[in-house]
Amino acid sequence: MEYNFRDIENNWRKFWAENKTFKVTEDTSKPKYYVLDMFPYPSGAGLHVGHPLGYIASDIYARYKRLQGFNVLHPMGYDSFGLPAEQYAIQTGLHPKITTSINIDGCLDVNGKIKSQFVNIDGSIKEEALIDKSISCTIKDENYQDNIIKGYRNQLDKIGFSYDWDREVRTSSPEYYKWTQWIFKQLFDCYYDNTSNKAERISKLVEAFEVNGNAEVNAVSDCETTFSAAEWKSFDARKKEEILQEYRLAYLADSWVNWCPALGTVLANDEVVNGVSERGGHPVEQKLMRQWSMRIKAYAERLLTGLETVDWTDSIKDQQRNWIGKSQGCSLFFPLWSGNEGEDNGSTATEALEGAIEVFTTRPDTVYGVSFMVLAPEHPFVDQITTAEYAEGVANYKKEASLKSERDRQADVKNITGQFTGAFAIHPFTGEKVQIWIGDYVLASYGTGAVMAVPCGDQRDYDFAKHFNLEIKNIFADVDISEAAYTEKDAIIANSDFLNGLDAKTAMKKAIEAIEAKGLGKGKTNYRLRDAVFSRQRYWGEPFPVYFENELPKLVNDDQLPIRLPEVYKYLPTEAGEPPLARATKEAWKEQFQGDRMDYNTMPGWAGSSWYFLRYMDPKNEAEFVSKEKADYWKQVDLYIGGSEHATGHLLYARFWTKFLFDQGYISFDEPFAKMINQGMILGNSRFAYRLHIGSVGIENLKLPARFIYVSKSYRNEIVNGIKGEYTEKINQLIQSVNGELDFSKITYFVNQVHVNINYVDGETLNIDLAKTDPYHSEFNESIFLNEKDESYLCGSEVEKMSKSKLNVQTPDELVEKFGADTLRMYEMFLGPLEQSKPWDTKGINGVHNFLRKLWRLFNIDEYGQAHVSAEPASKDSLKTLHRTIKKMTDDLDRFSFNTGVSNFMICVNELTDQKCNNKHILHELLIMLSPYAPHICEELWVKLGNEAGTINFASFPKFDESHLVEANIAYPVSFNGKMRLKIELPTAFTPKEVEEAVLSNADAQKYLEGKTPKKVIVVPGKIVNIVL
RNA sequence: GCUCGGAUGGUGGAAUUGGUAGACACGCCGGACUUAAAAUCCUGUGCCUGUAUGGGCGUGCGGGUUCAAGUCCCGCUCCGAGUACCA
Repeated sequence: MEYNFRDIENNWRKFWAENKTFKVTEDTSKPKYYVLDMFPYPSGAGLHVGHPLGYIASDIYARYKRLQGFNVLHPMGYDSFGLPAEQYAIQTGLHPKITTSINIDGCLDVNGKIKSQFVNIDGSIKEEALIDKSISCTIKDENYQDNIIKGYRNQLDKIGFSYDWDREVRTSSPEYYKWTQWIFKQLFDCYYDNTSNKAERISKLVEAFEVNGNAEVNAVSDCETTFSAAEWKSFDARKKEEILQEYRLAYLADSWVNWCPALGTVLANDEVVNGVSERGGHPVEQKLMRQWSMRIKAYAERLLTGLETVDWTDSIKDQQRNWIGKSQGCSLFFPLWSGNEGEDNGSTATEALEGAIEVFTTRPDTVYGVSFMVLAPEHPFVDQITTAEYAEGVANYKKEASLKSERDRQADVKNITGQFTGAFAIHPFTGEKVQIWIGDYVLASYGTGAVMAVPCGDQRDYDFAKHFNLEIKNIFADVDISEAAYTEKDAIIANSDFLNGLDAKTAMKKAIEAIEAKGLGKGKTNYRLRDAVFSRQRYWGEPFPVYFENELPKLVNDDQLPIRLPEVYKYLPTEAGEPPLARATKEAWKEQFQGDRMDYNTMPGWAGSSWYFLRYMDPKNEAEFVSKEKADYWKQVDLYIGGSEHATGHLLYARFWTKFLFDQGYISFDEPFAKMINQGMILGNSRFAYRLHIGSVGIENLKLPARFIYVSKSYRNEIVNGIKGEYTEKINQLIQSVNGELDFSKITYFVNQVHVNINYVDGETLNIDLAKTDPYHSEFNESIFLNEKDESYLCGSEVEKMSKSKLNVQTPDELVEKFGADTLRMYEMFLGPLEQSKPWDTKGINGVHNFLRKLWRLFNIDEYGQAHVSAEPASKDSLKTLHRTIKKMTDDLDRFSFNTGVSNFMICVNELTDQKCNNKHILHELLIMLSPYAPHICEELWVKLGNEAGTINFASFPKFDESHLVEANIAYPVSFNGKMRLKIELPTAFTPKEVEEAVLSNADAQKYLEGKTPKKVIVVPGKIVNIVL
């Protein structure tokens, strides 16, 4: 009987679902293992072959761990709040709740217009969706020509993942976001205590204020004023809350935010890429707005040191380190010089630090190299220190700088600009006057917004000094700075009074000591990491569990959670520019409405994904976000697989929340993901057609034979290379046929490449099959195609990121249909190392499919479906093959080398086929090993061997027995001067000396010796013999 | 610019601690079966050279260490990812 993968896979999929084979509970008799995938955002485009890559790898590993006797938690869910569903809602009026559900659960597409009926995985109708029929909308999804939108769940199920679906979470379900809101409440109610070095309750802070004011409080805060206990008590509620907001871990503050007008919302720093929004590429500007923020800066140091305890790639760790951006140095005050130009006011450095300019430097050792100062144009001191003479210049410069967007400023790095203020500061050590400039290379938002310029040691200061002809002092011994600054830290300090003769490290220490002794500043650590803006002016996100009374934020009580997303008629901001939730009437909030108004913001996408791995442990708990008991059983995620693009977003925020929940004692670990692997991107193979464009000079009313003309590749090549050959001639003829005689010297041709759906193009010949193209694709309908000589239309191709817009998406569904899920699983693994990005190409898939058929044939299955295997003891050769495979499989799985795992199986089955092995014991063990990779076929064959259905998933992974690999003889490779020449069969038991003697006396080896005596003979027992002549 | 990866046949890739470079698969060449094609099976396949046993060359480039280098060290080239005036 042939291998009928369709029936086999359907049956087993059903079996697993009906028997809940992969349902898991907290079983203390077994060691636990937690394998997690980054959950997907369910977009309307569906899964493409890139998505399952990581899921397949993690599933193989989860199944492997089960066979090793672990109790494996392997869940899946959906990150289902987010922008695309909302934008779609804005366009169509369809509630994001409905589109989200459609994208996950699937539905029928009625008349290509409204998808109004949800369907179950088997295609039966589940329920009528609540769609307002008066809303006119059209949903078109080019990926599905038939009427069924499959949905993520159905697509995932087809691949045979061993998820415990009873634990599914959706971040947009009220049962889930209830706890996202609850965690927010805890953050609101905590501050970060630097002494205990953890988050503490606000009540503790208030107690401290009531006893001592804030002088004794050592906490992370934006509060710059000090107050006594008496003052605190005298403050009114508003004032008190304002101060507390400066301590809370979740707080409201006016902050400069990345405002994206096109999306009508603020974006986090990691959602802005090159000055435009990550989603949609819209421009982003800076705007001051009252926003919720998360005081992630409080955790900067722990986020940094925690990296040392996790097993992640260096690249991801580096990205996080750079993002946190720790730099150590000190602050230093430069007093202002208050005399008139040309005279010395005689004040000394330590006098009057009032109004002094504070700088932050990482190189206090170079303080004697300071020859001027530069302030950011936005620095608050600029206006007060600027002299009348320079007022106009400074005003102009400030205006220019403010008009430049962040992006322009970045693009303009090479242009050196600046302006002297006319003011001077006093060098705190030498007492010399130094000029104060403003320049936009100094950023207001980093450090203190002011720098002490040391041109000899900093390239930017150097360039600035050269450009404006400012003094450059060399404070390094034996270093040439005539061309560039010397930025290494290995020079000896000179011309620097008490620092002379010291190396940089010692000098830094001494300089900071001196600065602190004189009261001019102190040692300080700065972080680049900024607090994270936590509110979005969107509809489709978690509402805040917050209401306002007299514009004071108040938390709603726990028993009122979740605050449900109210219904609105329109998903756009209000005319007054308020978020969409401002459209919700009091009635829409139902009984949840409190105070003067509810908070109109919603939480950002990363809120729900910052803790979802905890919810999987206890997904149905209505009393807690996760019970302590279950969290203590499952603990950290042991293996996390996902893309590296979340390095500075999700992965940082999830670590932050985990540390916070740890501080508050809810969980007993403070890093969420013990080990992480980042799967590479799967690239698509795009196809292009070449659209001809015609330009002409002085020819009026040039007629075209069709709306568009598409030329084949040969035509394109002539046009692009500027050749006027036979193809150009053909185009000329075509144009002439509709225009009559023309002066072709006045006509120019050029081509534009246009993405063509890869399904229209033959993968091998790259010929377009026009019969396959969408008949409603008006562009092709109204076009003329100029073909090759053989009448085919030859496309261009290019490897680029797989995406719907590039029309190069391959869905797993078509491959599962054609080859089966087991083939797809093994093929995706066979493509190459998991971490590497690779182009998608189905050329090799036959090889993997053939492997499974070859495996099937080993079982001699007759027409009645009976396997015919031998129960006799296995042959020595077969045992050797089996145990070599066990060894390699264990090694490869332990180092996550899934691609070599597949080839191990191929070698094994090839050898067993050559041996004509149909031994039951061997096949039994092989099936267990293979079942993580190809679960369906292994289940089927497992039963055919007489085992109970489903038990293969919890069988024992075969144990390696080295004795089967021991051979009496070994073929020693013999090399001469490192060049391998021949192999000599020798007993394994030979000592190196015996090997040497045997080799030297061997007749074949003597041929290469040419009668000479070898200078040296190296014998590596069991490995190689090398003879040096 | 800085940081982190990477470069191996016609293609995807293998070689885990320095020890037979090219496993496995695709593709291709030849053969079997077939009226024929598809499918399947068998053989060969790094390059150059030779009828052949064989010989020479070979892991981006140039050096080095070593009995032995794809692997280690030094200096480059190119490609990818991240980041970017962070004082």
